[in-house]
Amino acid sequence: MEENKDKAPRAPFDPETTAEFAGDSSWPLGVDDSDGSYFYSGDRDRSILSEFGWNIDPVQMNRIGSDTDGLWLPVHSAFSGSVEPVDTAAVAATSSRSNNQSVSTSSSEDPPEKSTVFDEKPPSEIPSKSKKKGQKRIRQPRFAFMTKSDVDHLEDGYRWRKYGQKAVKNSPFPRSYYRCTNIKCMVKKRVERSSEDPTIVITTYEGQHCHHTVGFPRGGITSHESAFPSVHLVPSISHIYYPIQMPIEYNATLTSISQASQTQDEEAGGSNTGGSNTPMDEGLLGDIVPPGMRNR
DNA sequence: CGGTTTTGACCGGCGC
DNA sequence: GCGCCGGTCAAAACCG
Repeated sequence: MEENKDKAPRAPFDPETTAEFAGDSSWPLGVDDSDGSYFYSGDRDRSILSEFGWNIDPVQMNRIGSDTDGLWLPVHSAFSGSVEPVDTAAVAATSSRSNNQSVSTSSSEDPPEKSTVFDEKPPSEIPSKSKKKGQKRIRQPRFAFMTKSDVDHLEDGYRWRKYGQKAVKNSPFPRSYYRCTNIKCMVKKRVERSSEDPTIVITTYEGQHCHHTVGFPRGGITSHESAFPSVHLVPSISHIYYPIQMPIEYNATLTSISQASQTQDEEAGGSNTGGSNTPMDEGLLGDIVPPGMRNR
């Protein structure tokens, strides 16, 4: 059960939570466009983010970690806790997917290298499974980040409905699947805890919201342009990036994400995902991120 | 009563 | 071709 997440008086997260990742982050910050996944790091990040439509000032971003490649931490007021953006692709690239999809934060078995491997399958075509036969779903870009929090489900201003939960291979913690309750919104969210560090929650968003946030029901933030960026609605994201210089613990609130980028053309057509709606023209969020940061 | 959560089954991709 | 595993569906159970 970790599902209680929602039930508990979920406060918007305590800013007290800190993430330690940053310090160790040894992510491979490489960016692989191959799959369209993006990883935050250095200037490249900015470019990438720009492509996604995020207008972020470098100054505002937080650079975490090390010197060389810092990680940018998007912070949104909605969340609290620390977050770390992770990119799947990067990870994938770096890590070998030997394990298959282990998305997970794998833990135990992670390749000794690093981290993590968090990959979610390579997007080569990503056919994820489709719901119906014949219909292939195009996987939208995803954006993932890690948050140190006791609560699994972070409040981000949108309403989510859980539609599944699965045990993750190599991880004692189950992965929960959420879908935006807005009928027209096809955004999905995946939440799981790092097996390496149970205090870390890895949240992966897929798709982009086509509506405004509903506000924080339980007292949180409300306004913000969007807790999550609805790209269409809000071209510029309002993420707040706290300038963190410490390589380590930072408390932040998290963030947001969104964006869009389309993956190019994958096939855009069919999709299902959007089928409905979402103008996927723009793409959605980014990709995932590997938590592995802490390798070791 | 309506909406959400839970949970097992099913589907489909990928690696071996 | 087979097995493994991630992701999704859908019915039943819950909850406010």
